[in-house]
Amino acid sequence: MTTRRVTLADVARRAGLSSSAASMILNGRPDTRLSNDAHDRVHRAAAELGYRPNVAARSLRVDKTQTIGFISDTVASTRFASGLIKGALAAAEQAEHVILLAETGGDPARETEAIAALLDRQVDGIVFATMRSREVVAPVLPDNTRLVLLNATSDSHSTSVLPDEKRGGRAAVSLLADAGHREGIVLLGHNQEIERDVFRSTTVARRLAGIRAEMQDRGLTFEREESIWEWAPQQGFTAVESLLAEPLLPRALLCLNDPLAFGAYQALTERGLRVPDDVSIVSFDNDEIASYLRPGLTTIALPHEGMGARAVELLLDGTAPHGEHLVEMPVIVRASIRQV
Amino acid sequence: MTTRRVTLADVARRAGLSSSAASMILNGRPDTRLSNDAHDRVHRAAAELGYRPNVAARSLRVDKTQTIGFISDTVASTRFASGLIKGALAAAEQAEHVILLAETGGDPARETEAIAALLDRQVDGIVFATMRSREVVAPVLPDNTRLVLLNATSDSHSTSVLPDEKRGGRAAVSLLADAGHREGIVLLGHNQEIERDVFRSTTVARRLAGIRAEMQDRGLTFEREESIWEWAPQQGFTAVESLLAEPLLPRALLCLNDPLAFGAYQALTERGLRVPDDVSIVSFDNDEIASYLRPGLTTIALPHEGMGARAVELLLDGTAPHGEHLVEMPVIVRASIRQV
DNA sequence: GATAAATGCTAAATCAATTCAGCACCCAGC
DNA sequence: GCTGGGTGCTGAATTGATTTAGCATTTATC
Repeated sequence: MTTRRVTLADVARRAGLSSSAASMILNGRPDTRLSNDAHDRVHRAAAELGYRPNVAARSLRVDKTQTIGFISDTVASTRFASGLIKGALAAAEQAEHVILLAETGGDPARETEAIAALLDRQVDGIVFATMRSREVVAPVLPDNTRLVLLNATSDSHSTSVLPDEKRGGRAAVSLLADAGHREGIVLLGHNQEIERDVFRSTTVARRLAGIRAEMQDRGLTFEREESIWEWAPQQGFTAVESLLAEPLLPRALLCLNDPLAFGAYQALTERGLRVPDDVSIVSFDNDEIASYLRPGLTTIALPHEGMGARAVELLLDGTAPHGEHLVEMPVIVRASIRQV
Repeated sequence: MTTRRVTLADVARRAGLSSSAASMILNGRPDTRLSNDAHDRVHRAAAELGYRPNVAARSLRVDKTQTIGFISDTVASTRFASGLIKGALAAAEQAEHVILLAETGGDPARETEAIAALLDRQVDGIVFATMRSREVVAPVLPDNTRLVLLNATSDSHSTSVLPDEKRGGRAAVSLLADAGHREGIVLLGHNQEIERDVFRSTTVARRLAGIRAEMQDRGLTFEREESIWEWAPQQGFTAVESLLAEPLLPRALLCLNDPLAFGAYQALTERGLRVPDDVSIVSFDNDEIASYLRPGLTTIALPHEGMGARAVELLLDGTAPHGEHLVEMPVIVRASIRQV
């Protein structure tokens, strides 16, 4: 008892018209001279039969599939990745598009395969996302397939969506400065390599540039800069542990991401010090842990969902200019900064 | 200078054959009597031109798109969701399939829309995933579209993939018992409603059943059971705080998920108590925070990626039996249990 | 040497849509 | 009465693959 799918021909038959007419009416073609009566009959028939067009058949004719490819180096592990996807899904749903997902693990071979697999399915465009925001070689696509880089940059002819790290960096410093911090501010996670090497991470370089610009504008300097390679809790912990071995205690910690701040909390707590009474902390990303910590961690959020949505919107827009589109990083104020 | 995609006809022309022949050869049809020479020519032509079949055209003819729909109520927020997706992607890639992703937010209207959108694109099957593992009403699909429920159950005629919570529950108790804990074991997160109401969460009910079964088998009883509705750090914190106000200290905490354990750590640390020297802790899920904590949290992991992969494998297998397919929950031993 | 069977391949239909050229009808105008 | 133009619609081609029926050859069989 296989119930065949309703086709356009079925609709046309029931409306007593040709499928040409039915097609034109359902697609709302403008200059067609079909009668109002015909319109009514077709729409009624389509509704009664529950007609849904076959996307494969349509896309064979016109070159549109209402489908977007989303290629990412990583889909799991961080909330960032899934946030981007969630945002993309939401924007796609708005525009009645659907998302084909592929993961590459950063492997160029899998990347090529993923792109081919998506092109085989005639996607209208591809969002190419990286978790470690960096400069990438934009894949070459056929002229009718648009490309938007997400959390990545490339040559100037491409469109990319990035967090507004520079302003985010400035915001973090402003939070501390506005709270009255002038002395004993320590930077945690600073890394000279990253600061220079654009290929490894563009956005972190900008984050640091924003931080330094705002410090300078306010006439402030860091008491110390702790260079850390891997920005994980364990590293934050040991860095702050050694910091606390010094005679002069820091008054404020500017951590370059939340896991570092997490490690800092642990080191402080184990020393019997309190956040923010003894040391203020501000950080970046707004990971889940930021809300878990006691007291809550004040942090400059990565706007994942906004970025994902923006990328899809740009892809579908078509008229949007090339270049970088920056998404604002929201300031999430919790309770880790003390008014001095 | 639009470079048209290479079609089967192009390959056939270059090989000096009809497209029928080219099609049969490239698809490796068995009983065809085409010459070895023809085989060579077609394969060479395809390789030289970089031919890739047009999936839309093919799926119009045969009813297969090499595409799987993945519908989830949530894609972001938890590592669990993205882990399932990652696993599904990996298995799909193995089988040269691609995944169409849709999010419903648990809203039945969006659910219907998502299913329709996927069916319009002729997906070969749908993985229907829930984050809050529970009993769902399985969507009705056409006979040629297979369905696998992921982290969800439904009537017996459907196929579903679930974590083996019962054994996981037993494993958690075994860890404590084997370490020598016999007294002062407290259950954190127990909830009578959940334990009874299968519709709200099947797997948590099983987790508890496994725990109770193992306790009984070993002749152990809980010193106390703290009923908590929302399993978040804040709730874990206050529960343990009040626990510590009692004269008799608990010796081991069995937390029903990691965020609760996280809150427990915080409450213990603020009281100057040490994990595991003063109190042992074991938990469930293996969230990211489990490795962040000091000392590392021993926990029974939710096998997200394995589950996601299993679901896709079952979908593609076709011969797999209906019913529940349980995926083992790995025991992640860190340092939160003391040998007594 | 005629017939049958095997070999190697092709033409045309098919899938479900879109789209272009054009058919039949009616009315107006000369 | 015949042309011209507008109206309302349809037929057939098209998209890129798969698949069935069947057409020429060649080879084997008696």
